[in-house]
Amino acid sequence: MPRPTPPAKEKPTPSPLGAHAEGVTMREVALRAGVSISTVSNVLTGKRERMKTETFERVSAAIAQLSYAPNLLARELKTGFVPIIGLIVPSVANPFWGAFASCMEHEARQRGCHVMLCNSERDVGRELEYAQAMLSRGIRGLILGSSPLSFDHLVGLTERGLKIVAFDRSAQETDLLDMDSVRFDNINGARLAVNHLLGLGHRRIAFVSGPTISCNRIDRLEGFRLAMREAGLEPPASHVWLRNSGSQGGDDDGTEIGRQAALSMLREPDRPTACFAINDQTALGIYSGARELGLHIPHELSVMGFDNISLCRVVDPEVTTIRQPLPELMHEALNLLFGRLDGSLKGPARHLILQPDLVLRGSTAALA
Amino acid sequence: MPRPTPPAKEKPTPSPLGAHAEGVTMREVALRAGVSISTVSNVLTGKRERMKTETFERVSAAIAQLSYAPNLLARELKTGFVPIIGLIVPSVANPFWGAFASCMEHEARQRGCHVMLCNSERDVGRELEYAQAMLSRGIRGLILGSSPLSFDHLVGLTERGLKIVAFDRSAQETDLLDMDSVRFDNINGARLAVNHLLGLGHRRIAFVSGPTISCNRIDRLEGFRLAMREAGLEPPASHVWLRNSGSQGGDDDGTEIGRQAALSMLREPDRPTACFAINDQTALGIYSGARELGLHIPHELSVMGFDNISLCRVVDPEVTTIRQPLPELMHEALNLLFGRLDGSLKGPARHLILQPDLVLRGSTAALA
DNA sequence: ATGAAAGCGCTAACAT
DNA sequence: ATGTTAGCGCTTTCAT
Repeated sequence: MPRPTPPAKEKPTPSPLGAHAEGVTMREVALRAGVSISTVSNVLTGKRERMKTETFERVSAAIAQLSYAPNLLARELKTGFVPIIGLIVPSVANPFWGAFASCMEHEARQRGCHVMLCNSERDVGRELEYAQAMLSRGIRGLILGSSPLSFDHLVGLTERGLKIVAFDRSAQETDLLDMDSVRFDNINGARLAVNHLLGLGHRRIAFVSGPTISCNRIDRLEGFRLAMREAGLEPPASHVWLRNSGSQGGDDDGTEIGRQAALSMLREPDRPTACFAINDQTALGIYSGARELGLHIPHELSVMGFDNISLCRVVDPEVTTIRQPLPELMHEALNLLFGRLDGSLKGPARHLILQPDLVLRGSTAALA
Repeated sequence: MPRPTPPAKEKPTPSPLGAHAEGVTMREVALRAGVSISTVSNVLTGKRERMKTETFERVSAAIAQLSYAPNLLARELKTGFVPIIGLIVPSVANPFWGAFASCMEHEARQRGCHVMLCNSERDVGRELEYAQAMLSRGIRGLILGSSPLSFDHLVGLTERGLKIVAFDRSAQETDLLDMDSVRFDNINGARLAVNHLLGLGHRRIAFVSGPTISCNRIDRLEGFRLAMREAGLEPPASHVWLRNSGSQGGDDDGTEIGRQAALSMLREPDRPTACFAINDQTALGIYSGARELGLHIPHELSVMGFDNISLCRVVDPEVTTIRQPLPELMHEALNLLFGRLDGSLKGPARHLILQPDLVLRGSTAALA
């Protein structure tokens, strides 16, 4: 990216009527108001009790006339305080993470700070690169949405003072890092889903996911297995789909996985009568595959999603799914983060777990 | 947001083995390597030809041992160069803007800079607030995705040196600001859509949109009107839907608008035989409404979307739509922006227009 | 009530 | 080849 054009040799003449303002500094404001630079600073930082009203107004007027805005880089360098929190998600192109980021931004605004949002594309290198860039710019709080399997690469950053709250990931014993986390109870969410299907009479229930590269996937799989086992069922390996779609490029939003799984599983003689998809997009992929095979949802195949993205209500039939209360989660996440940042929260890492709930819609039906 | 905990009184003892590194500075690296601070700087900025290899390696070692990372705030304050471009979109919760942001980030990475992403929620105040914060942090390039009807609120910022490339909006004569822009040819895109429907024999074609609050909406409406007129048709007011869904909250992604429009228009005796929706989400809303009324798509109603979001391929029938080549657009947008930033592009504002194309799928059919 | 001065961590002349 | 120095624009004691 281009460097800025070298500054003009001669000092720019003070603009005629304060019209433009490229690089107006406190000095110029002070000059114009006939006060010292520190008085201007006091106005800026709201310490107006330290001066008489007349002065305050003179300075304010000068600020307005010059349309002066403080250089945040300088201020933040000086104070060490940067009112921004970082947020790293796998990809905002994915509607779930889009909603996630939106909620986060909303909650952060309530607390007077901005959000710096980055996509990791599930690449640890990029995650590290972004986190590093943030910390080096004085950002001290980071929400990590991407939940990689290990946090080891982030150790250096926490040692340099970065506070991290992870989403969807509690530390394991093997972790070098024990960081705060918030998440939904994925095991229980999966259980909710499977129990719903069991309650409808289904026995041949398939689990459809890409590779279990993240903790939530592992947990959802475990919840699936647990619930099945509790019902005395042991799903055959062919009913547990953990494959990548094999599609080229990173464009894979889960839909293709679901489609492939459906096309493969649903042709078998002992085909599942219900599918529990790792997320809503995958569920929609199953819709697509089932349609191609001429199977009617929900009468010939029940489908459950996970996440409750807004798409669920758009398709026919609407997708029965598991809802995760995002705004509450964000609230808790920022409570943790701010607690660490202001030192009010001490001690070992906290791990908050919020309960998801079942959203009953049209994609599941009792077994004929 | 909390301020940082006040720094410890006593100067922190140089850490035992370079283990931690909270606030390691160039001074400490220099000390450890037994060189001056500017030699360290030279290492950092890649001027290794200015020193002998031995020195370079000693400094590098010290950097590694202390896990030193430069303070970007300080560097950027000093140099005035911030390798970040800003991006403001209405809402990343909307899949189109999610994809938009993703493409942007990809293109920016190619050019060695990061993206700072913000949601304006179509609120001029927030847009201004974010743009201001960016400029005050030294960010000098901004891509504006939100295309508000006027840019007047941004005049102050461009005067302070911010370069802006707008998406989906060329300046009007009444604008105070004539900024570079890139966009898709929405008029032509709409024409493509309508001509496709006309070619299938449709005559009663409806236009379905929320209020025409943005330029792309206005253009798509105009394209619709033009194409109809060219075919000698004058759509009745009842076939031009420009209403809000009236749903509470900002959660409105267009789907509800389409649904309401369908429920209302498709009950009339002279109901449209085809709908051209302002975007894909609205098209999906029409799906939902049509389904509720028992109308089959495409045999009883043809539906056209706009944008070609990934959802189009998930629903049944897949949505015929207008594709906009996002990666190309991003490439052009950054060409313009960087041209302005490095001064290689001078003169009046450029307005690039890329042509969209028709993506034929299953939601449109010949009139019976 | 106001101003002078030090310095945040860095880069870039300008010495040596 | 390396070091010294002067700021970038701001906040913050500390004087006055």
